[in-house]
Amino acid sequence: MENCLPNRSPGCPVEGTLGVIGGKWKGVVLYHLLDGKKRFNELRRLMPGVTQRMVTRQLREMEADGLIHRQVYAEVPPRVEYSLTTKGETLRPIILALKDWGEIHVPYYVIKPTTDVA
Amino acid sequence: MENCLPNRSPGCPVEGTLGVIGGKWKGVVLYHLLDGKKRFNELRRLMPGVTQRMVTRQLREMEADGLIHRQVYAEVPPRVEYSLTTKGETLRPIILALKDWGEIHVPYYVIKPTTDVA
DNA sequence: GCATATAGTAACATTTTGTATACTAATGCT
DNA sequence: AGCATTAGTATACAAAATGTTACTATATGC
Repeated sequence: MENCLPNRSPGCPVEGTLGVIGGKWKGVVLYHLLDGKKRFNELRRLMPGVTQRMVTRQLREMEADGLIHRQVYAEVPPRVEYSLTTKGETLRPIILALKDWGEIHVPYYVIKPTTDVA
Repeated sequence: MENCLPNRSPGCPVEGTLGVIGGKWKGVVLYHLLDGKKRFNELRRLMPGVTQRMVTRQLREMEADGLIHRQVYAEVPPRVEYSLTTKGETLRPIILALKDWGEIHVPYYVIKPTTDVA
């Protein structure tokens, strides 16, 4: 165990990356943000199987990690826009790789959505 | 919510992929298998922060998903070798993308391991 | 006056993951 | 005889992640 770290550092670069985008829905949020900023409920509608609480949490964690930007407008009803930061943009190759693999290997869309996504 | 699926199908290709490799340590296991087959305890030593139980679980799930092959040799002491299947090999671009990003954006190795990994 | 929309929060339940320990069975080493 | 090794399983419990449901405030539309 010479390559074991005493503290909580990741043991390999893959583990390090997953420490940042390993959350259950982070990849999906990032995917939807790839084509531009989105409002909160807009993201929710894009991820119908995910609860509001989870969308919020994943967004907050990624904001804390500097991956996304949260822009609040002092309006009523409230308006909040989420977008990728420069750092978040660097994840694009990963997200696209996840997308490409899923399109080929995971059977999913039975119902074709009318609105095209990302 | 027109693009909402009634069943538990993933809502987008990224979600589909994460359903397969989204386990906490699956990416790390796959990373270590990228450079060839590994015995069980060999994998454990490569992932010092992960318990035996978790390594076993992630391997079993990925075996069930057809990503890795489990070769048991009827020997004593037992020998079990894990390797990527053809399907598992198709994940290589994703894992490498995760690795590349981690190497650039996540500070990790303080101690340089003597044995090179992957 | 009531429902709708927005972007959440609070409390609680469930699931997943982590920790720790004990156990297996055959062989080699001492 | 006793210990180590291999690749696990079993059990119990703790902690973390995620899911469920209800609720907020304020403005607009009906």
